[in-house]
Amino acid sequence: MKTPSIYDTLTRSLQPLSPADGETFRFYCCGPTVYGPAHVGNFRTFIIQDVLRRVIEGAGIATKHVRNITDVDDKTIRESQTEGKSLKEFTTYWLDRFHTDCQALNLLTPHVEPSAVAHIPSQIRMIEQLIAKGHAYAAEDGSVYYRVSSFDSYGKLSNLQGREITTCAHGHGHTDDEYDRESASDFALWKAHKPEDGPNAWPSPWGDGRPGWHMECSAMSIEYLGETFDLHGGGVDLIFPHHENEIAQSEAATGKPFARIWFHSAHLMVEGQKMSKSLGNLYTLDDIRERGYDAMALRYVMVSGNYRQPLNFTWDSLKAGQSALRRLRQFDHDLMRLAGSATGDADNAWGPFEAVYDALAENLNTPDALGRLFKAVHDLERRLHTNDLAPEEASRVRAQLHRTMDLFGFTLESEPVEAPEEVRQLAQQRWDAKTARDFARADELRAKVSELGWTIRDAKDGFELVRN
RNA sequence: GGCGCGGUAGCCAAGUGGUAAGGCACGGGUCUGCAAAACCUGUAUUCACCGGUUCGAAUCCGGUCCGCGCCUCCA
Repeated sequence: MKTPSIYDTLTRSLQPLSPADGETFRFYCCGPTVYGPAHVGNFRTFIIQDVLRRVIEGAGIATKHVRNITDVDDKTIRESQTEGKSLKEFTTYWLDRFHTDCQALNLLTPHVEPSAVAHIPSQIRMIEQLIAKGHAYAAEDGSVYYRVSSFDSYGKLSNLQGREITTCAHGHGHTDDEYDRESASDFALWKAHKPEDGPNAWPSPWGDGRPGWHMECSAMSIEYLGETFDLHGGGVDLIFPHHENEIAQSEAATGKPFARIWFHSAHLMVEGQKMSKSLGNLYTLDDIRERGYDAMALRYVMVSGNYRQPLNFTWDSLKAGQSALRRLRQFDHDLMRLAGSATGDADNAWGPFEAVYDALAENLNTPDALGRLFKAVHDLERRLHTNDLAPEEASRVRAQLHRTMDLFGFTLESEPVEAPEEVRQLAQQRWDAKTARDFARADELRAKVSELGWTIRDAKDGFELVRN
């Protein structure tokens, strides 16, 4: 089986996804800030990371997947106070909501999901190491900053030279605490307590305060994966400054290389525009369900484009995804019927879907993989309909199909979408008219249901409702 | 200005030197009270534009036009 590979932002080349320790592929993904519902853009990143993990595991490699929860930062602190809730109460609510969404999207649960606020002591220890080695300094107000000039290779990930960073740092509202910095490009490791933080402060050797944003990922990834691990991922926007800063902090503290491979996924656009609150296009999973689509359709959309290119999310693309998925479900259903009680060899091969795995293994080429999947499905459908497929083979192919679906994270059971009561009543009336052979009345009712956005599908002994 | 990603059928999208995958949508057919679903089948002489290299280019080289992202806390 082909060894999977991935494009590495640091070396700008394809790198094999093989574990450095020869056993477990250890990787870290920057997780959500739990201050509101995650939107489709966040999910693009998490779904792509999920497929990456599934491909590595599909290659027979064990993984250790760590994804943090950012539950202490400017936004969580501000919003919790606005709502008059404790930070804990506030972030717990949104974390639960995030987990519910992840489940609906069939995202594998990370092996460790560390909370930033629960790891403040290890962050403090790391800051102390950096100060001791001359890479950080405490300012008069009790904040601690990283001394960027002390780390020679700063900028190696984002391709920025130190000079450009400082000269480009203009037009962004400088806050008061920046006057305490030796250099404008130095960033905060520890932020001294401010009145607007309310009760959210933790003791440290430099006084009460809270960790800077970048610190949690360095401290927690090293704690759970070791000083050097296999891969670190996130959205492209995190390349600079977040991941650049993580490298600077971690490598300065340990003296060892941090992550071996850097994996970044491109952003999601919505209807051709950047997502933003002001445009009102920060869609959530609930928005998608309200429009009658299930979570799997969103997953399909996310893998229909290459992860390194911006993907344009549209309602049309969601509809297309839902239809494509329906076809796969139908194929699975047909195989099941043909297989009956027959059992084929449940070997661990990909069978007719080997090419699908190969496409995914080569830099996670999901669109190519989908093309190969449907090509194989089409061939098998033809054989199935010309009685050229024995039940034993159908059974075996079905098992192989399911293994292949697992690579994408697709579940073939559709999430039922309940039609409104009014629609269901009309549909029932049409069924009654039909069985009474009053076809004029039946057609009239079908048209009404259609106007309300639903299509009636008749089966032998009943009907079902699907979105138009 | 710097760094990065792109411009392939109505829409989405693969293909990085050998003569355009695949999905959705659409047309035709089988089936069906109708319809839907399902299956079969058809649909780009052409890959933003202009030159060049080559027996051969969507793919390589030079130039032009256009879109998008990042450049200090946004996945």
